[in-house]
Amino acid sequence: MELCLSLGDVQAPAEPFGLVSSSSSEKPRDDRVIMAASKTTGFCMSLSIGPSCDSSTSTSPREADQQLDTNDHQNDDDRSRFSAACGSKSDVPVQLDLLPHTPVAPRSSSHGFPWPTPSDQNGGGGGGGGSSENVNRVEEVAAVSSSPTNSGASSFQMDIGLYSSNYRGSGGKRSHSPEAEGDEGERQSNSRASDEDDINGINTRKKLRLSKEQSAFLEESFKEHHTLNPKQKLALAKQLNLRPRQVEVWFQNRRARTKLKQTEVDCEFLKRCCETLTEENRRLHKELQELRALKTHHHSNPFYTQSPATTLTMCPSCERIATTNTTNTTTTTNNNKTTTKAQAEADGFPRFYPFCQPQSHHSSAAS
DNA sequence: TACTTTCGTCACTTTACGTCA
DNA sequence: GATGACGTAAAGTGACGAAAG
Repeated sequence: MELCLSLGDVQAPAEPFGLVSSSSSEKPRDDRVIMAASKTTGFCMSLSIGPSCDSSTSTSPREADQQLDTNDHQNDDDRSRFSAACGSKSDVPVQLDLLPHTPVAPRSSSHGFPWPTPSDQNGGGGGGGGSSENVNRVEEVAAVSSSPTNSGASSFQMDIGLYSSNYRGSGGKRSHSPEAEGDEGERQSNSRASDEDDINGINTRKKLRLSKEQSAFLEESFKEHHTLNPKQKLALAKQLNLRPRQVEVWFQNRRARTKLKQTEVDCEFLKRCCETLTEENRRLHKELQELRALKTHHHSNPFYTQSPATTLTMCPSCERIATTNTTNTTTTTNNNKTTTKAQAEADGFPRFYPFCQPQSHHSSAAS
């Protein structure tokens, strides 16, 4: 979708007011909004919401897996292989910027991710997860073991208050997910994740609330990657003592929340744009009325020298107002270019606005 | 090349839990 | 303290597209 609005006395072919949203097949991870105000008295802005640059740098899960396979020469553990596959990436999400345009600096991760983060690579990392506070009713505290060979992973030692006392696991089934089977193998250490939900023949679905630590860790990893490849998912799940399916669902819901917030921001922004344009439109209409009144006044003046009949014409695209006579061969004043109606029609413009440059906004408006 | 299967993601929905009046 | 309304997070479900065979 592309929305182009141009209003006012724009001298140069300004950046169109363009809203370019991605199709469903191109899911933007970061949206950008750039608004530029025209230097002229008119109103011109550009809004661009579209796929961001990081799509080219992100690696699909399959690609990552392929990378892993090719790198898997040694008998390394999953984590080191995982790091090898993901280490060079740095697709830090770019947040939406509204006016004033302030670039968002990439965050450095203070958590030790299962994969190297930019900050980790710079000698950062370590740090997080010291608190053992649990928001849930703690029945079982699992000290997450991590690989001693991975400083990043071992830096996040977390006591996880896992489950409410009456938790009996998820009763849901997932038919098509690869994790549906894989989860079974992952549930070994997750007592709460066992399928004990069928108690007395009643299939209850008790909901697990993630602890603050788990949520914070997932949040930090979400800042690094909005999507996870299977290795990342497994590593995260292992680290947080969750099922991979839970990690997957969390990221899924997190992406949905991000999108929802982004939509709200976009909506608010467009609302303000609409208000501004409405106000500008009102102003121009008033100006037009004044011009018409002036013209009427001249006609009623006995000393007014009769000239060929003139009409006020306003281009619906750029809303320029021009006084033209009724003959076909009207000259324009733009760039010393003479445009005729026939020529304009030949260019494919539905209407002839001699004071406008067809190449600028008319072509985009026609599309 | 057309078809099927597998897999990941999304949109939408349901459900359980926490909070508050 | 019990209760219902409400918001939110976790999870279920079906559809879709991409990739591989």
